[in-house]
Amino acid sequence: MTSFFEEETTLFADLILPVPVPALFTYRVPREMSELIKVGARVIVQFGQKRVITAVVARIHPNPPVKYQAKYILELLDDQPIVTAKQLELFNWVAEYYLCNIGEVLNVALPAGLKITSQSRIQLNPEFEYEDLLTDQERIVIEEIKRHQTLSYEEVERLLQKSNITSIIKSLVGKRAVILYEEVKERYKPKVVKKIRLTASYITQEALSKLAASLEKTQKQQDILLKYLSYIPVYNNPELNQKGLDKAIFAVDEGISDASLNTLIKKGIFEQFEIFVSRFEDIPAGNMANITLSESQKEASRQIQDLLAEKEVVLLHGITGSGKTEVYIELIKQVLGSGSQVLFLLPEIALTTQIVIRLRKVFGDVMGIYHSKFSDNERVEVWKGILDGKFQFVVGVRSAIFLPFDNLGLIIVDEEHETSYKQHDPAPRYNARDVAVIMSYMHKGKTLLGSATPSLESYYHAKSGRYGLVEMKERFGNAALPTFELIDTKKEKKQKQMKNEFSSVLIQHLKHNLNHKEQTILFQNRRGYSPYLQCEECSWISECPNCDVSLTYHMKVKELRCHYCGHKEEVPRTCPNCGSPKVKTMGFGTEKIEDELHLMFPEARVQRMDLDTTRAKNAYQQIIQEFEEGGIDILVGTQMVSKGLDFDNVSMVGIFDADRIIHFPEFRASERAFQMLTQVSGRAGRRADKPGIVLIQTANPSQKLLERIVTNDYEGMYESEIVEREKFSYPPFTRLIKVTVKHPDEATSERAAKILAEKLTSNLGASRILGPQPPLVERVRNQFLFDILIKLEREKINFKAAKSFIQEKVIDTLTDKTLKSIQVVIDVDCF
DNA sequence: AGCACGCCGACT
DNA sequence: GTCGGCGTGCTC
Repeated sequence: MTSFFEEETTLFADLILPVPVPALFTYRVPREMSELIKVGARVIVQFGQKRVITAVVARIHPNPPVKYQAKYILELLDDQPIVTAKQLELFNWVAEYYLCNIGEVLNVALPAGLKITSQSRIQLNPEFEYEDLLTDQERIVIEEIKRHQTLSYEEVERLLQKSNITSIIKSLVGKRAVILYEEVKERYKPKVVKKIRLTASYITQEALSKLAASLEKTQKQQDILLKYLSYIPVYNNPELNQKGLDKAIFAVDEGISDASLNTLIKKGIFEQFEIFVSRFEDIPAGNMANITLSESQKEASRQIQDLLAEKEVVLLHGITGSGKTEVYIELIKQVLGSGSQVLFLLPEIALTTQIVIRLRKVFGDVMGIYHSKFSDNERVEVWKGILDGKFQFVVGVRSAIFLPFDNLGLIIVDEEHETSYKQHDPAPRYNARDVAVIMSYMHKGKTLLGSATPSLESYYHAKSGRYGLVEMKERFGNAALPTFELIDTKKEKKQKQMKNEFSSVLIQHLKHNLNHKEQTILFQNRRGYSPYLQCEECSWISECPNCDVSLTYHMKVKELRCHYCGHKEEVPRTCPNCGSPKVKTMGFGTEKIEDELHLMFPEARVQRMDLDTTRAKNAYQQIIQEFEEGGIDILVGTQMVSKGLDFDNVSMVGIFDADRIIHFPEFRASERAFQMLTQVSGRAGRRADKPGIVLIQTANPSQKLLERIVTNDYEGMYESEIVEREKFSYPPFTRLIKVTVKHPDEATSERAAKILAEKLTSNLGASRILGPQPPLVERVRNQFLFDILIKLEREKINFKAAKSFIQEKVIDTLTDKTLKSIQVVIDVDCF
């Protein structure tokens, strides 16, 4: 027996793998790593036979697994945790609440730059000599390897113009012609700048004059030295010399060649060194600049602070233009001042705009920005910057909720009603607003939700006293609220006053605005030219071959496109069904509006802003900038125009097809319509001297909801909606879980859904289960969908138990041999 | 998710 | 008879 002290316990680590597997995986920690490994650090492991992936340590313990032999951890990537303990707790919570695997959470949490992927490469086996055994294709591959030393799988694919090369490679391995190996590469590359500075021994005045004299004969070099000294007066300021000059900038500005600088470096007069720089330095930074709050802002700020002392969450309901941002800034300053971190969440599209620039001016370098249009490297920089304390304050989108905070004092969720806080497609299907509340709680911090048109859920919680409620009912700087005009398109149509989609009233106002050099925003929540083509003879309609929707006509690119799966096809000249040439565009989208504006007002500068025109990284910002500088008269757009565009010169907003938004077949339609139309209207007339005008085209101007929008009666909308929600057991009175069954065969899909629904009903009761029914779009990407909606009352039901019951039944159904290869998606708190 | 293994159709 | 299609199951 060895004594306790001599015994070296073998350690094991439970790892989170960024892969959708349901459990943690236990690996063995090599001896030499056992002192260094920490919970939250990344390691590299082999997973399966080939794959090498990055995992995060969740637990370290001495218990060897009983049922299998653990593999060794291959490499330790971090000597300090890169994921904090609080994050691990949060990841667990998200996985449990949203019924997904923790690996899936890790996968969205970690920026790609912190993940490592292996790429299989092949190299020649040096002992290989039986070339005559090779097939022709194999010979081609071997010749190519001889030229390039190694090849990746993709390179072999390209070489042979084949998509499935595994068998060829396997055969080559079998013939001992090649060897496979894994090349692991770390993706994050910090940005490095080369700098130069005067070598330390020349810093005294005496040494310097000697040096200058010694360079008499080489005029150019003396010149360079003097130029350097003109930037950095070394003897007055030796610390400045320590920082040095950017080599490339110095060379360009002073017309010095790189070669001559290198000579001086070789001589030992200058020394070259490298620094890592942040990628965010191009946005102008200020320093806690002072802002002055108006009386109502001060009042709101005071109320929020009072309420936050007793409540976990406060809802700030401030009408558009009431100046919520200043209130936020005030609060952020205070929390930062107390030494805690702050996270400010914004919906995706609002983040590229002025608000970020404004915040940056106030908070400068302590503020990090986390956005989906930033590169991996930039995201890794924010992540690391938070870990080492550089960023105390982060402004970011949905996924910023997963950043490595360890001491959050406050999370602000601006525009909290926004649907983009909810992730739909890959798991975790989380809502960042709701996760924010939990995360604040874990950090013993607070959450501030802000909106001009709060979600019914949040307002309900505020009204019932669970959240604090603060209202701001005046526009900042006394800007007047816009005046509204409802235009009856039915009446105009009857009197033949409509010009395609434009009412005479709208045209009149457009003319006026153009003449007076005032800007207009037109809103149509549909992109493309027209949502479908139809044959006038036989009523044929353009449809997607993979999905159950019509194909949208895009005129600019002359294509029919599916907005669900991305399918594209050519526009038919004649009807594919009957051959008639009378194929017409039906309905209208932003592209058609733009087109008609060009025809009606050829001299007007029209710009379209929708998914199609803002795909490129800076396209969105460019359009906004151009609009701000007055280079655009009329901006036509989808939802995108409803956020963050606060410009003085917009005196009119026009809204098309309000009815389509109001009568969307969904229980949240009224709430959504109110929010959307109010937000768009808020873009009009942000000036004190001149109220803007909002024109709404509708076939039914007497609708109650429109009246509430016009009178800015959020309260009225809330009161009438909440009654409906209670009556039909919808949120906030229930929590909704949507289970979607998918299968390429419609009957199989339906049968599986019915079986699953039955199982659920047995325990939960028929009144809580809706469906199965096909969703609005029944078929997507060639899969037939069936939805089962489960309503769980907030008070009566143990949510956790109900969820695990649902999960259990889903797994039952998935493993049912008679229901082969169905897919099931569970969406907790679905929209 | 990725990857291997295994079982059925169309072809050198 | 093989190649290669993708359905099924596993990965510490």
